[in-house]
Amino acid sequence: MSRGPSLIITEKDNAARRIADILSGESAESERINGVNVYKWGGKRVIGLSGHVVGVDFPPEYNDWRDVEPVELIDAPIAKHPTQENIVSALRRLARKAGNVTIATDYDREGELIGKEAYELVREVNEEVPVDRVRFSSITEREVKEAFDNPDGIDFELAAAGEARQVIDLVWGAALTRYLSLSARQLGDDFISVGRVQGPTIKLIVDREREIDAFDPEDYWELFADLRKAAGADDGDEPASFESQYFYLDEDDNEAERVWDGDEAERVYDTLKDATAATVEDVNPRTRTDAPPAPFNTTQFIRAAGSIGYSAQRAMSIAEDLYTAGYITYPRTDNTVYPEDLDERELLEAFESTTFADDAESLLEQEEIEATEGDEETTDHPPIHPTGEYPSASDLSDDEWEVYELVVRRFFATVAEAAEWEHLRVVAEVNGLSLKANGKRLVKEGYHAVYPYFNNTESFVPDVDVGEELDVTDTRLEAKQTQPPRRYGQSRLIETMEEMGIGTKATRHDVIQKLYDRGYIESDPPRPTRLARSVVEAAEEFAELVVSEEMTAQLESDMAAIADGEKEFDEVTDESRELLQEVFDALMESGDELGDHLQKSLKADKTLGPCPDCGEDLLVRKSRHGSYFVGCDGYPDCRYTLPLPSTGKPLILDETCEEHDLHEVKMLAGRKTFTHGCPQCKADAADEEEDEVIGACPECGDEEGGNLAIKRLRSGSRLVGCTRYPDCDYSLPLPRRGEIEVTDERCEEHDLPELVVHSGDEPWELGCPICNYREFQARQIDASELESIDGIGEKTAEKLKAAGIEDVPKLKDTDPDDLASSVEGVSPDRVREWQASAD
DNA sequence: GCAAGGTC
Repeated sequence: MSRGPSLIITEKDNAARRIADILSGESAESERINGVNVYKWGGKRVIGLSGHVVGVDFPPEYNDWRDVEPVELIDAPIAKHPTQENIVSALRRLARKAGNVTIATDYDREGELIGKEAYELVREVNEEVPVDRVRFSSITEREVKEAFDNPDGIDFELAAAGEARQVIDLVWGAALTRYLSLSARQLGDDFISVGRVQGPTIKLIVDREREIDAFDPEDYWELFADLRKAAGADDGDEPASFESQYFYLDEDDNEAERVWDGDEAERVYDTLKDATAATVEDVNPRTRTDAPPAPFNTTQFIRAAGSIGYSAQRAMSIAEDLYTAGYITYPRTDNTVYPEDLDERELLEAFESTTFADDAESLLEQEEIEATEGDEETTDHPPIHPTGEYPSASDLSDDEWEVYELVVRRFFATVAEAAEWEHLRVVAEVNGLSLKANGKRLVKEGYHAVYPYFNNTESFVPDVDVGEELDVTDTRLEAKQTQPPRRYGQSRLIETMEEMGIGTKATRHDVIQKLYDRGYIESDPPRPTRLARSVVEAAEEFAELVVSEEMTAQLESDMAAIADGEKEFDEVTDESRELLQEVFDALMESGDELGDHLQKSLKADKTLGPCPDCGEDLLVRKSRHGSYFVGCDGYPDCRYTLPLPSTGKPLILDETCEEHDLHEVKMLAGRKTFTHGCPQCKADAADEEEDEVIGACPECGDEEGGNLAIKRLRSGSRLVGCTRYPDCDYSLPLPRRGEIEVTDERCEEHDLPELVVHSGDEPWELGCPICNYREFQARQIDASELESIDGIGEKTAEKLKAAGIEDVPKLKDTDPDDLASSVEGVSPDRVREWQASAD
């Protein structure tokens, strides 16, 4: 019997392509089966999956939430079904003809499970074919070849550990989510979810908020004195003056700066204030080595990107794009140790002819190039680093470039030398009181030279000698209050989740996004809604485990036991089901209380305050068109409404309007976020504001005599509109904020006054509102896609993009002759036509 | 319409 071709299965397309290149010596060709890439050469085929291509779920008869009691899900059957049909059928087609199959999924637990899933799909269509498994830590020639020379078998126990996790997550998550949603009558889009990872994450945020609520600020005082080297002792360029702070020894003999008693603070201040001289008592210089940071894992990458202004979600999305384009390595990794195969010197050399040339060369001049290492070393992917494939600046958007540069510079930092700081601590005495100053100076820049993202501000303290007399030039007494703990920011939250062992490198940022989508958190840094508090309270009462990190810890140890053959899959999942059954026994005994509480919280999250017409609650509601407005809970008996701005998602603030007793509203819209304030005040103000006529309406001025006026709408927005509205709906946008001044200058073309906006410090000229709107539209076109230009269709746009012309501004900046010569079927004249229509 | 884990 003749053997069929060898089939290699990887976890993703990218890995398939690289492995094919390595094993074929770059001779592999790609073809598409069912829209899936397959790489082939000789008698070999490589196909990449897309992670899990099958998923676990209950049978369809369990789909209706109202038909099935949630408790029934605990013992409901669970089956796997394909979730990526095209990949599954491509795999089946290849597997039928295969003479042998090699599983080459990622070298971790989930990879083992994905491999086993592929194995089962293969077995469905081919009972005979031998299947083996290869494991490698990074896709390099040496590792891959070595792995394929020494194939192993699938570790079915490790895969079973992963399956136990799938089952437990599904059963707990689905049963409890449905129970909460049904009890609060929240079906459809607004269901109430809980799960093994969401639960503890919400609790983390809620617990912090509880601490903040319970916080009782305390008054304290701090005292400062400016000291100066005595006249004439000025040395060179350095200032001779520096700030020092009062301190004393507390009961435990520790240095303390905070004075808790107001009278005491006054006494110290009086003594300091009258003093003219201080005597240096102690001078303590110290050198500190500041080691370069470890290589990037996902969490630390997100944190660094966060410090330059990217949300976790955005940072990961950009990293994903950079990875797919081949510029950086796989962005989902826990690993903080570069693999042995990585030749740091070679990678540095790849940057010698780039923007980073100076930094790369200075690093290459070091005698030894040795990378830092973090604590975590894993077998699936290397830490995030640049691949050495260099993008030209025009290949990347500004944001992508900024993130790419961060990854490059982090790699540089990990092979750079340590920095050195010189600390200088000076203690001086004034009339029996102690003052101290801590100076620090960066004496050796080290890795900071190539990695400018860390704060390295110096604080200056001059050289002084013990016994030296210093002038006291100024003294200050500052009244302060202790601050509540700070809310978790997104990156801090992800770091804490990592410490707690919940979620994975690939899911933590998604979980946070999910909490926003489900109405558990709002704003940034995230704060919990009432709903989140109620869900945590309910869980604490009935299902402690689902909001506790213990659930994951227990699961991890059970999974380890399954993987080691100490426990069976059934044993672990059965135990978990029993535990969940106990939770349900208690839940069902508690009656309607839980649902009522959840419903109250849901309403409280939307409540603004009393309706002026009927006294019921005014609520933020969503119209059928998706816009937000304020409506009365007494509807349909009471039809009172107020409009809200059309941009953004409303966030109800703690502050209330004194006049109307309504909460103020903030509109969340990314960079365009603004505070709207009390919607009643806004509406009243608009009603009172007189429209200001500025000229004839270009639409109906001649025929009907309509005029253009500056108007304020009840939603708070402002526009130039026709006085004949609604018969004529001609309008031009105006900024929401600031005073608008109507000047005497008039636009000749449109016979309208030039407008000036006064907001903030600098007034700015808006000009003629029609001209302003035209310019705005032109900018919109600039930023839009190529297809928006007449004469450019989908195919032409694709060709242009392949030639590096991605958007309209780039098209406008290109020389027509150059472009025509590099794109087939395009003449210089055609390019000029496009450019003209883009203007 | 559930979870969490892969990947895009």
